[in-house]
Amino acid sequence: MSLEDELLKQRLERVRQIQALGFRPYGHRFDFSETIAAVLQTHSPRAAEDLDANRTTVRICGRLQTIRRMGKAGFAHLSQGGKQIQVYVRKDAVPEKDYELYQLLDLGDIIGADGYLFRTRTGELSLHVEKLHFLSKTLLSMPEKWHGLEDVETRYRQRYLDLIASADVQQVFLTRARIISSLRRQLESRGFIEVETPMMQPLYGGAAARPFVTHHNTLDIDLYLRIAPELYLKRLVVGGLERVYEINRNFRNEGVSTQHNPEFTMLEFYQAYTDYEGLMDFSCELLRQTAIDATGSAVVAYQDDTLDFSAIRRYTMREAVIEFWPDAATRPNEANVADPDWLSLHSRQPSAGEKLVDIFERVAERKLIQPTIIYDYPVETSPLSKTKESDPAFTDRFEIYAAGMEIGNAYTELNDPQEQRRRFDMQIGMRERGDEEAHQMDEDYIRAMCYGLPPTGGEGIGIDRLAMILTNSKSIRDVILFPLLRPEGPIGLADRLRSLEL
RNA sequence: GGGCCGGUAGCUCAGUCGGUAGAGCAUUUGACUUUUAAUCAAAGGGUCGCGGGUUCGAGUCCCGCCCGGCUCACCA
Repeated sequence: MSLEDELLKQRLERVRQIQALGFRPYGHRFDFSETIAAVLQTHSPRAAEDLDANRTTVRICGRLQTIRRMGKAGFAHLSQGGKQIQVYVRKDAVPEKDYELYQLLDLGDIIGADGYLFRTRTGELSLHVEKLHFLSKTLLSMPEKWHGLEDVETRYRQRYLDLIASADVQQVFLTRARIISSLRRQLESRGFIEVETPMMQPLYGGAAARPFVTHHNTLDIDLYLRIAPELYLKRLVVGGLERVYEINRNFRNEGVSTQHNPEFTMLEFYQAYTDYEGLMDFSCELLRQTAIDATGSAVVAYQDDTLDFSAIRRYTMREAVIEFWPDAATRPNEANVADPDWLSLHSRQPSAGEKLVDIFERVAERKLIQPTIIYDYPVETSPLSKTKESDPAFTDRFEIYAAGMEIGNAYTELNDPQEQRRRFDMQIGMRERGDEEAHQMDEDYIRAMCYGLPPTGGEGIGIDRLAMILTNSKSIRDVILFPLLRPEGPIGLADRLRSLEL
C-alpha cells in the first residue's frame, strides 16, 4: 500500500474517531471573537504580567500549521489569513474529550479554540486553551514545514496549497487586490463609473491579436472572446457616459511567457473632453497613488532595481531612441531620427514609422526600468489614435513602461467616422493579404461614431504587469491565481476515496 | 516553435564509474505538563514522469513522448 493510500485510510479513520467523540468532522459555523491578525495586533504589546493580571479570553480559529505534543500537554500554531498564533493545550485545563480530540489532530486540520492569552517562558504570545472545536478535517498531508511548497508546477496547479503553505503568496494576492481597489477608488472619486461590456463578441477588435473562438448553440453562431473592450467603451462615451472604466479579462490567443498569459486583466478607462496630455498627468497620479496604496510607498523595489513612481519620466519616441542609444560614438541627433535614410540604415521595416518603432523597441524598451512615458507614436502602428495636428505622421499616443515592460497604452481617440472608415478599409486590405490580426470592419462602431464621439482620451493599464511590479514578482504567473497550464491528467483520488468508503 | 535545465517517498532534496533506492520533514508506536525547525527510541512508506532500446544488470547510457521552468522567436 502506498503511503498516500495509507495516510488517507488513517485520516478517514480519524474522521470516525472524531465523530465518535461527539465532534463534527466537518463543521457548519464558527463565530470567532477575533481574527488571529486582530489578536496579534491588539495584544502583542502587552507584557506577561499584564496578561496574567487582566485575563483576556478570545475565541479564534484557523488551520493547524505545527503541532508539538509532549505527553500530557502540547503546543500548536494556528494560522489564519497568513498570520499565526501559538496555542497551548494541557490535559488538566480542557475537558477530557477535548484532550482526546487534541491527540487526534493532524497538521492542516481546521479548528477553533476558546481560551485566554498568556506569554510562554520564551515570551511568545499564546492562547491557553480551555475549549477546543473541530471545524474541518484534512485528508492529505501538508507541504514540508520548513521549505514549504517549492515545486512551481504544483504551486500553480494547486494554488490553494500554495496559499496554505506560504504567507508570502497570500500577501502577493492581497497586494493585487489593493491595487485594483485603489484604482477603482481613484477612478470613482473622479466621476468614472464602472461598466461591463461583452466578453463574447460577434466581431472582435480594439487591439491587434488573434482571438479565441466559441460557439452559442441556440443561436448557432460563433462568437469571439474579446481581445479588448475598447470599441464598446467608446460607444458608451457616444451615448453620454462621459467617464467609464472597466476592469476585466481580455483573451488573446498567443503563447505564454513570464509576461504573457492568454487571459489577462486590463483596466480601460475613457474620459470625454480630455486628450492624451490630460491622460499623461492623470496616469502619473494614478500610478503614484496606486503604488502607495499597494506597498506603502511610491518608491518600490523590483528585482535589482528601485522604481520611483513619484517621478515618471517623459520622452517622445524619437527622444528615447537618442537618449538610450547604446554607443556614444554613433548616437543619432534629432535630425537623424527624423531622417528616412538614417532610419533605413537601422531597420528593414517597410515604413518610416515602423522603422522608428522597431529601432525604439530594440534600443530603448528594455532600458525603461524606471517608470517612463513614451509619447508621439507613428501613425502606422496606431490605427485608433488621432493624428497630431502638427505632424500627421504621428499620433497623440503614449505608452507607459516600467521594469522594461509595457504596462499602459493611451491616446486621444480618433473620432472622425470618415477617417475611421478609411482605417478599417486599410485593415481589411491587410487582412486580405493574410494578416490574421488586422481589424474587421465594425460597421456599428462606425455608425456610433457617426452620431458624434466627443473628443476623448482613452487608456489601458495591464493589471497583471502592474501587480508584478508592485509585488516584486518575476513572472506573470505569480500574480495570477490560476495561470493557464496544460491539463495534468488523471489524479486518481476519486478512485481512492471510492475504494475506502465503507 | 528552437535552445538549455528539470521531473526520485506526501513535501524538500541526495544518489559517485551502470552493480541490493537514501536523508530530513511528515506518518505510525512508545516516553515527555512552557515547547517552538521541540527532543529521545523504534517502525512503515518507492510505477525513480511514461514507453521503447542497449546491457548479465538501467534512477544512471541511447531514442521517442508527456509535464514544468528559463530563454530566444512570435506576440503588445
